[in-house]
Amino acid sequence: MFFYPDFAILVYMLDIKFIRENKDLVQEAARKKRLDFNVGDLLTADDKRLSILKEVETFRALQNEANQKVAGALNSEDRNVVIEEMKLVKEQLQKKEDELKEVFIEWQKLMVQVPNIPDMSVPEGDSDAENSEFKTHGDKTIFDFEPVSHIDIMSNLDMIDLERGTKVAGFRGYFLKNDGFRLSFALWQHAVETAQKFGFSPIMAPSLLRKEPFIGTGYLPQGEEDLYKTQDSEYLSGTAEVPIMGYMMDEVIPENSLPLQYLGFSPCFRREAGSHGKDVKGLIRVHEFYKIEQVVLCEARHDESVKWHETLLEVAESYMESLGIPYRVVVNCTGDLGLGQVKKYDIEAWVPKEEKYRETHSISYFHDFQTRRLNIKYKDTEGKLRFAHSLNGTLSATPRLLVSLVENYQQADGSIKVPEVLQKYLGKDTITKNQS
RNA sequence: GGAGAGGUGGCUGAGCGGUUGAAGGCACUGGUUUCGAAAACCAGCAUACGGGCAACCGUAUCGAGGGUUCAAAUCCCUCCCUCUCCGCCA
Repeated sequence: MFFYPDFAILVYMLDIKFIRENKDLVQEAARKKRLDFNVGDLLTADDKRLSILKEVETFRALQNEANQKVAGALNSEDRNVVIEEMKLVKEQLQKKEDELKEVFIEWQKLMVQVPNIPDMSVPEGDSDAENSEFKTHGDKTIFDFEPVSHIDIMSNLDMIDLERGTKVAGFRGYFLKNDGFRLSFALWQHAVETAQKFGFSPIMAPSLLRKEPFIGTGYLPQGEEDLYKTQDSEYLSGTAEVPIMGYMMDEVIPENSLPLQYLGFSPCFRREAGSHGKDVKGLIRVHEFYKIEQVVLCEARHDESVKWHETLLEVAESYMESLGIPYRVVVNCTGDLGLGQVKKYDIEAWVPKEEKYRETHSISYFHDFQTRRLNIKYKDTEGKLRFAHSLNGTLSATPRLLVSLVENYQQADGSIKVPEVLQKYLGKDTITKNQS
């Protein structure tokens, strides 16, 4: 348990013992993740911390011993002798404690930068350009006409209003109307039903959150730039992963209740601070959207994490398959992993107009990186308290998913065929003009 | 927005300067009892770091930070959080 001064809360990190025993592994992780981090600096700081701590503890032991004497002293003379002695000790102790504090702050600064170790199976690379495709599903849609963009299709069918979106909400603003609205709800409904078959319980989660769950999940302090902040110092979350993980924060999960499978639904807010020139048109990249997110807490075993990681992918794939959207799955390379991520899969959906696969899902696991910081524990079979493992992954992010959906299902006359699984929600098999 | 109350171990809840890592209860573990179980009774039971082969020893932790003191869960200051009442509001 450590004090992180900038945020004034307690933060857990990768275990220092583990780092000491596996310094090469950690250094290698930093290199693979393309992070500028030197384990040697941390270990030097840790040696210093431990040696000063030892001195401080010796003084404190002396002081505690004297306390017993004072308390048990029969006459005030004996008492005064000890008290006078302790006054001298106090001065020395004070000095050492100041030293310790200084070293400790330096140590903490380095500790929060320690990356989690990527899995062996993660390919090495600098950026998302080197993510490795390992699976495709569905053939890229073939049209006997020139396909148009989702913007044209949806504007034409009065499903979207981007001009007024910008007028009212500013850059990247949008309105979803009529069947645009209905299609979104249909996607959500279908997502909930899909996940239910896999045992997930749905939760509507808040997005306006205190900083603690952001620090715990790893979005702060590193990602401050990407978050909206209110005048009351709360932040708007960019994914339900944050509130759902916060849900169990500082708790001990009752015995025999793992794994916990949540399906979080929430509005999501992202500043997109580093991507001003990217995807400036349409629904691919917006500041405000909705997402249904899978979150799992499981026993602290690598094989459990791996098993659940594959399951989250399976759930997302079965969702995409049922929608009939062509997609591929990539393993994200080391340089594209977050500080805490061990491994990540992205699902990318085919976008005909762009003739590109675009990311719609992101599914990752963290081992105990997040639960350590969030202080989420459970009792294992030996009765020992352990940090759980955590995972999360997209199930349905709208409106981004609409882009691929409407473009793949567009028809020559400008109408959109409704995927079979969604027809019951829309009450029709085709979206046409003037039916909105 | 106004006025109060409070933050102590896995949970509940006492303590309000020194013998308190912290009473009591619950939960949990072991034992006695029982054909078995429940109940009852007895015992054990916090976490982290450091040292030791080990029994064990040292240090820290009573929301956070700072201060007073030889000594702080206990006194003072600042901050954070929670609850209750009033007002406003979906």
